[in-house]
Amino acid sequence: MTGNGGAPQSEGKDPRLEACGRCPARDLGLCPSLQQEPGLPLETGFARARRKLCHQGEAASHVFILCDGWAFRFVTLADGRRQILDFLLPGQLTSTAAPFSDYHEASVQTLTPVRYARIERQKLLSTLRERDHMLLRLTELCVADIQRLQDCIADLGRRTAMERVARLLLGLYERLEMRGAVEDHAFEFPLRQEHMADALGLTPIHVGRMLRQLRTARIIRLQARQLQLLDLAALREAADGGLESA
Amino acid sequence: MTGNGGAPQSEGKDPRLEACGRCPARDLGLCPSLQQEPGLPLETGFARARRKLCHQGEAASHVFILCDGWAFRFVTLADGRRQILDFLLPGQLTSTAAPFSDYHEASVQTLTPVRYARIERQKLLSTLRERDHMLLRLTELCVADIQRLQDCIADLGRRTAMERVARLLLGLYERLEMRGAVEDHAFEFPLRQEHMADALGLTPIHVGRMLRQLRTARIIRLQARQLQLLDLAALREAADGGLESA
DNA sequence: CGGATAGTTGAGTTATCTCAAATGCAGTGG
DNA sequence: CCACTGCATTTGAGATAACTCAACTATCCG
Repeated sequence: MTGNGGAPQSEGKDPRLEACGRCPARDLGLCPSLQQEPGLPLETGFARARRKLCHQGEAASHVFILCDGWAFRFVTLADGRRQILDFLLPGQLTSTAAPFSDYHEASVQTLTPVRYARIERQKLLSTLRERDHMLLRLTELCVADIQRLQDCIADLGRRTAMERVARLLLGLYERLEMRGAVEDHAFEFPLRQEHMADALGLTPIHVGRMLRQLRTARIIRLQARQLQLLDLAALREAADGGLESA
Repeated sequence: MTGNGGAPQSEGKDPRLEACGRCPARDLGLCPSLQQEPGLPLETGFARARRKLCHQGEAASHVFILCDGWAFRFVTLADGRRQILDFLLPGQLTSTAAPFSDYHEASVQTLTPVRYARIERQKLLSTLRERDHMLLRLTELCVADIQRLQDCIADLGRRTAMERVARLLLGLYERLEMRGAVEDHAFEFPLRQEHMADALGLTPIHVGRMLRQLRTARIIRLQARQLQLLDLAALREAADGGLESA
């Protein structure tokens, strides 16, 4: 099952992941097709936290789907500056555009222990050419991706640090709620300030200041890798410029 | 030919555009298919400079293709802050994701007089469902779009003002060169500092300072809406952090 | 010529960064 | 149970890139 060669090393079993039997490609809607498709074998594997699944610039022989755990996709500039492009939640393709790129345009790194599935890219492509409903679905995912990236550009270009932080938290909250991973407005939150900083174009220190502001205003509670949104309305307010320089 | 109802008003004829007989969808590769496709009528129209072709939030009944002239796609935040997402050159779809969105996710405004074509979105969609090679091509365009947007995010998140300006100029140069619109490293350049600022997440004044630096360093020449790249190597250098605080 | 638009320049302000030290917290091993 | 180590976070004090505002100049276009 994990005896794959060349690709990211599988890291043995993790009890937190072992039990999971959920659909590996929930977001795709490809899920049933993939599993029925005879020429499309799914290999599964595990990786521990802080491991790289894909390396920017390398040839991309496989496409990865996250089954369990969090990861993020990012690029690094020549001098080491890092920009996180997206946080990846269970059920997501590692990159929507990946099936069509011969090389990894970005790197992917795990935040938590992760169970993943991978598919040979060429086989996926030929299947896509035959099965137009699958292609259409994938295209729709690309469109959603474009939409999200554009929002992100507006955030980075024109929003303040506080707005960016608030919007990041809200965005993750909404995505996790759709997956049923939220209870009492609280959820697992494996991000470090460093990750938020690299996603938001800020410094970890400044992210920390914004978080403290939100915490002392009783808008969020963040401890022990758990985030709780205490005052959703106020957070939405902050996300739209309502909490500047206070 | 221009008697369309409801959509952006056609603005009469402009001699600069009248003569153009180039393919309206060059970038798409859809071009031959579109024109052959019986159920896919192309209407063409004209718009003057500074006119809006699409309005963020409105229902999208048609998909637009730019035939001649420049435009840009942008979003505005509640308080009026503006972020430009892309500059649109002849041959481009107004937005790659547009065929799949019921509403305009962004606005489009012309920079120069423009000739455009438009297609009824529903008809395009049903054609896409029948013609998988067209869908595949469109998907590939989406993938390219994602790639560009991600680069843009890295720019906004982690690059300095000088790097951003240099990269914008280089990017436009390369895109225009592919279209044969560059001569002696010089090309038409209808952008105001205001537009560059809104694309780069900066202030027009600060963009002006960066341009002046490039100009006094004899790296670019910019006058009379013409941009010439005098020292391409130095500009590439500047685009990667080689000209800070000088 | 005049009026609108775009660009320049300079001075003062601010958001965010950098650097460095202090604090807290979690896991490890004795 | 307690020190020890390695991270992550907090706090503070400058430094700086980029912003704001306002006045001035240049350019375009009728």
